[in-house]
Amino acid sequence: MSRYNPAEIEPRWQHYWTEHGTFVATEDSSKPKYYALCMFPYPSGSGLHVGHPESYTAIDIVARTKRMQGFNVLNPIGFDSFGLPAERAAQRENRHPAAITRERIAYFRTQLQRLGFSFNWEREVSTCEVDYYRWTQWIFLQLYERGLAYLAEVPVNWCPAQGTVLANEEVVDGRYVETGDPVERRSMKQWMLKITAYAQRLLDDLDGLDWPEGVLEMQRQWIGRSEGAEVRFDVVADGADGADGDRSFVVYTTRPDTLFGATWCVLAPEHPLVSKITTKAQREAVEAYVASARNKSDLERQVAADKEKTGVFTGATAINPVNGEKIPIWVSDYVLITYGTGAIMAVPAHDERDHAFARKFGLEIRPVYRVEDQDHDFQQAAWPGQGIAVNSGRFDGLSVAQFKPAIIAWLEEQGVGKKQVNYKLRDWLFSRQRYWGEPFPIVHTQDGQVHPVDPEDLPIGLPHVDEYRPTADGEPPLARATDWLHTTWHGQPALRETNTMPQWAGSCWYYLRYMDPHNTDLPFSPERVRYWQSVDLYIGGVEHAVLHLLYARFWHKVLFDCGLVPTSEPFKRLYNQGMILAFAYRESSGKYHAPQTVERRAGQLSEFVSAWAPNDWVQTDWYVKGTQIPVEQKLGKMGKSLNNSVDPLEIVDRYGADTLRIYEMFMGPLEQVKPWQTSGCDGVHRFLSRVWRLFVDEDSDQTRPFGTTSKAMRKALHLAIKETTDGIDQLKFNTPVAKMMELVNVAKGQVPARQDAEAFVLILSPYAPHLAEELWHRFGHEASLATEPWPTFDPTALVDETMTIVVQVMGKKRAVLEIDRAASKDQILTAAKADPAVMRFIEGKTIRKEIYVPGKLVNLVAT
RNA sequence: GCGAGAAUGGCGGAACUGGUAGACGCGCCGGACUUAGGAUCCGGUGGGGCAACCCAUGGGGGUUCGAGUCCCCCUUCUCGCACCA
Repeated sequence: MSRYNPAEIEPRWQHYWTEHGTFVATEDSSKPKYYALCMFPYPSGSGLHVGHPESYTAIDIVARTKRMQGFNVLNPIGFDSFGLPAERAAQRENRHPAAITRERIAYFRTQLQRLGFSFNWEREVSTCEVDYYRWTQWIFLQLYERGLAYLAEVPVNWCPAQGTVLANEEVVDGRYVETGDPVERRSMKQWMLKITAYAQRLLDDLDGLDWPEGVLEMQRQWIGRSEGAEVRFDVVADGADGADGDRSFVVYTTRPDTLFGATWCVLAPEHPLVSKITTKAQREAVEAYVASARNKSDLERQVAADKEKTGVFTGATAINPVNGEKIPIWVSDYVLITYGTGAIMAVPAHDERDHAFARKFGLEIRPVYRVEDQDHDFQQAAWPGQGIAVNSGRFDGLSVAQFKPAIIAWLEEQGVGKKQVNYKLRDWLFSRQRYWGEPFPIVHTQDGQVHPVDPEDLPIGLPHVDEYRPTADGEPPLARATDWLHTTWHGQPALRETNTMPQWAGSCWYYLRYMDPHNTDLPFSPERVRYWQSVDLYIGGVEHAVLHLLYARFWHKVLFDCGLVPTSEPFKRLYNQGMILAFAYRESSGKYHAPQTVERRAGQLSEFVSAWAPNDWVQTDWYVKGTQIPVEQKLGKMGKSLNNSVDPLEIVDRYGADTLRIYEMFMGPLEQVKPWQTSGCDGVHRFLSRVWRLFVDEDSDQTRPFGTTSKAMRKALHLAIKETTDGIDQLKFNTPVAKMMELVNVAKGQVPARQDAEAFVLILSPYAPHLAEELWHRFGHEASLATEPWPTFDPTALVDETMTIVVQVMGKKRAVLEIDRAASKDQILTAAKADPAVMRFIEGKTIRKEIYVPGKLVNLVAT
C-alpha cells in the first residue's frame, strides 16, 4: 500500500474493534456515565440512504470524544421493526413479515457496520422480536393496572386504504401522514391510553428540558392548555312545540367575561342533546344537517370550513344565566364534540368564528366591551382583545383581567358554573387492526368482561396466519388464527384481543431496554437504570417533535410513577438534525434521471418547458450524460419518487467511510436542511489523503520520521483542539473540520513533531476513526486510541509575538499594522497616524476621537 | 390566519460578548507534472475600476466612532398548527 487506501484500512480497524470489544459498555465502571442516543431506524426495504448517517455520525463523534474524556459511554443501536410497510410487503411477496424484516435489518446492519460507528452492537434490540415485545406487553399491563388503558366506543380516524384506525397525531389535513390516504370519521370500540391524565405534567416538565425551543413549543401547542369556565345553560321547557324540555347543557368558554354578549348557543352535531331538544318544525332540517356532518370525512369538513360556516337552528332556546335572556340554540359543525363540552355560547362581538356565523345567519352582534379603537365597527369585525366592560350589568367598567375572576366567582356562587382548565390533547388511540404489531395481553370472556393476561403468561406471541388481511366479517387479521384466538381464562373459555399495538409502542421505551437488553426477568433491572439514569443526548429528526417524543415522555412518567425508573423525563437534551436533501433531475417529459447519470455543461444553455410548472420555461446547463437531453435541476427530499437517493455504501466504496462521515459533518450545521452533493466528498477525501501523505511516504509505504515543532504548527493545532473540544458541547461539527484542514495546510507537507502529530490524530479520531487508528498504530502504539486522553487546549500556543491592528478612519478600514505585542496604546496610535494610507484620510482634518480596542483595532474620528 | 425559524459569492457555508465580511471546502480559471487521469501539486477567484479607491451580508429606516451581528418597518422562503370556544 502506498496511497491512502480506506478500502484496506477501514475493514481492518472495524475488525479490530469488534474483536477487542473496544466499545462494549459495562455498568461496573467507576467512571461517570454518558448516554448518547440516536433515534433508531425503521428498517425499510430501500436500506439506509445518505441522510441517515448524519445523526449517527454526530452521535458517534460525541460518543468517541466522551470516551476519550473519561466517560463510560453507552451508544446503542437497534431497530424499530414493527409497522405497516413490512406488513404490506408481506402481502405483496407472500412471505412472513418477520422474515422480510430480519432480512432488511441484516442489510441495515451491514451498512451501519461499514461506516465504523462505535455502537454497542452487543446491546442491539429489535422491537418485533418476542424477547423485546413481551416487555412492551408487560409495560402495557402496568398501564392497564393503573387504569390508564381502557376500551371505549370513540369517534376514530378510520383509514379505508390502510384498513385501520389512526391516532389523531397521525392525521394531518384529513389524511394519513405516512401515505396521504384520506381518513374518515367513524365510531368504533378501541383501546385508548389515558395520556390526558398526564397533560399537566407533560406540559410542566417541558420547562426543565434542554430541547430546541421549536420542539418545546410544538409540544406545548399540542397539549394546548387553556383556562376558562364551564357554564350551565338551561333549555327553555316548551312542550307545546314538541321539544322535550327541562334540560340543560354546559358550555366551555375561555371568555366567561363576555357572557353578557352571548346571543345564541351552538351544540356540536354529535351532541347527545341535539335530538332531544329539536322542535318538530326544525327536526327535518336538523336531522339532515347532523347526518351530513356525520358522513363527511375530516378532510371534507376542513375544506368546507375554509369557505363558510354552516348550521341549523334547533328551534329550542336557552336561558343565559347572567341575565335570564332567552337565546336560540343552533347546531353547527364548527363546534367540535371532542373538545371542551361540545357546546359553546356564541359571542359574535368578541370572537371571530362566532362573528362569521352571525353574519351568515343574521344573528345579533352585541358588544360588551368598549374598545381602544373608537372607530371599531362591530358589525364588520369581532374584537377579541382588551377593553372596558359595558352592557354587563354590575360588571360594567371592569377590564378583561378583572372581569374574569369576578364572573367566575359569581357563577360558582350561583351554582351555574365553575373555573375549568381544558387541554387540546386527547387520549391516545392505541389499537390498530393490523397483524404486524404487539398483540395485546388481553382476553375477553363470554360474559363480555375484559381481563389482563397474568404477567407470568407473557409473552403473547404473534400467531401464524394464512393471510395478513382482515377477515370476511371485518375482524383484524389476528382473528384468522383460530387456535390462538380461542383460549381460556382461569378455566373459562375466552377470546384473545385481536387488535395490535401501534408502531409507537416499541419506541416508547427502547432507550430503557438498551440499559439491560438481555434481561429475561424484567424489562430492565433497577440497578442498571440507576446507573444509566436517562439519555444525556438524543439526536433525531424534527418529524418526531410531537408523536414519538410525547408518547415516550408519557410512558416514562408512568414508569416513574410505578417506581421503575428514577427520573421523570427520559431525554435530558434533545437535538434535531436537519434533513439532507438531494438534487433531482427531470427532463421535459417528466422523467427523473439519477444524479450520477447527468452532467453539467458549463455555458451550454438549453431552454424547455418545465415539467413542474407547465407555464414556466427553464434554462439549464444540465444534460443526461452522453446525450443532448437537457434536464432541469431541483432540490428535493431524497427518495424513490425523485430518483435521487444516494446509498452510503456507494460513497464508502468510492471514498471510504471516513470521508463520508466527515463530509456529512462538513456540509453545514447539524440542525440545518442541506443539499447533498457527492462532489463535495472530493474535498474531504483530498484532505484525508493529505493527512495520510503527511505521515506516510507513498513510495516506500514507510511512516515518515517526526519533525520538530514550530510556532505556526502549535498555533494551528491548538486552534483545532479548541474548536473540536467546544464543538462537542455545542454540537457544532462543521467548523472543527475546517480548523483541522487549516492545520494540514499549515503543515505544508512538513511532518510535525511527535507530540503535535499525536494530538492531531487524537482530535481527528472521532471524525475519521479508521485513519486515525491506522496512524496511531504506525506511530508505534499497540492499543486502540479509543480511550487515550483527549488533548488539552493550551491558550498560550495562540499568543504571537506581534499583533495585527486594523486601523480605521471614520469606521472604514484604511490600514493593517503588524506591531509588537508589547506596544503601548500611544505607540500604536502614533504608528497608526504615521501610516501613509491613513495619513491620506486624516490630512487637513482634526482628530476628534481616537478609539482603541486593545490588540484589535484603532478607529480615528476625523472631520 | 396564528406560532417558530431563516435570508451572506456561481454553490455548501465561516465570522467569539458589535470591531479586518466571505474562514474551510466545492465549482470555475490559469499553470506544473503527465501516454492518460474523477490522480497530485502551485497560483487566482464577491462586483466595479488601469489605479487610488468605490460598492457589497433580502429591501428601507435608526442607534453607534464602528452593524452580517442591536432596534423599528417591509419582502421572500422553510417548518409547525389550523374552526380547540
